[in-house]
Amino acid sequence: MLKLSKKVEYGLIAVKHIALEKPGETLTAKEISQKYEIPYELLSKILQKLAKEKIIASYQGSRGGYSLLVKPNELKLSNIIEAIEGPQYLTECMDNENCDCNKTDCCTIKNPLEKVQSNINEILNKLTLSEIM
Amino acid sequence: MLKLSKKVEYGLIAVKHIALEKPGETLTAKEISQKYEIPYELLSKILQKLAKEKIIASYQGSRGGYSLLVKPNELKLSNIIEAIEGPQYLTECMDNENCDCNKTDCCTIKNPLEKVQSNINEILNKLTLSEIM
DNA sequence: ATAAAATAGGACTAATTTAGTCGGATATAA
DNA sequence: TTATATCCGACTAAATTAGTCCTATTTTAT
Repeated sequence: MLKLSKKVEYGLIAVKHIALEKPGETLTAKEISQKYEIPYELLSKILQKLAKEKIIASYQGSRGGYSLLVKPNELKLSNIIEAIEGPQYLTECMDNENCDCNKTDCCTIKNPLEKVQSNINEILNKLTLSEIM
Repeated sequence: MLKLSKKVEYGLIAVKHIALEKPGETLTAKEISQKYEIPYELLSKILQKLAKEKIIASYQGSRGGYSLLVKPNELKLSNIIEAIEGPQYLTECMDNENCDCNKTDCCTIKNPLEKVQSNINEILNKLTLSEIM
């Protein structure tokens, strides 16, 4: 329920690993997947998503790979999570424009839960990659 | 991923509703399930769990039902969540004594994530039922 | 040129978790 | 003794998450 997905776990491990590399060096999905025993195809897709969001740089072709694009102390946990899993909401309705929770009296908790939501967001926006290294 | 389960949503709605009742009065699972269109059997089990953890009082038999046992400003969100879903951990390993993440170098993120974990715990321990009413 | 090694990405399957249902036991008030 | 509750285990269905397969494209080195 309040658990990170494997994808996010793998993504964090990978980003952390990439961040420890010398500047200018790249790492391949294969290398990382072998070192941490992460399924190669799965890790590949995660890295592709991180690349799409410009968190890491990707270099195609032979001798290609990935390197970090954002400074560890500027890379928020929320950026990584959102790149991999999209925006996160505590309830369905918070993610849904045509939610009628507020019109009807069926859902009395949506609005109050926004407090919890914003607290969690704050944590994930405040903590950076530096803090988990 | 970081979403509340339906059970917890239903539980929060129900506890909030029960809390609004006059002291001494009880509400039945049936009444609550009808008002909020929550599946009756599902809600029943949720209320049973809350009763087991002494969050609400249960009265069996005809004219039975439930009433609140803990004052709203003393009832933490974490209590409700834990009663319904058990203890929550951001990763598998945090819930697991014989996790070897720390012995091997396979999981480099478990320890750092404890920070995130304790921040989330803090929120859920701090917020009470009063805050969502 | 061509082969090798890498990323890119869609479609699919398997596994796990979450949501919901069913059936029966027990308790209590009228 | 009947009606109306809670209690609770076992089961099924639905949804989400995890993992796999296959093919295309890009780039470097020979």
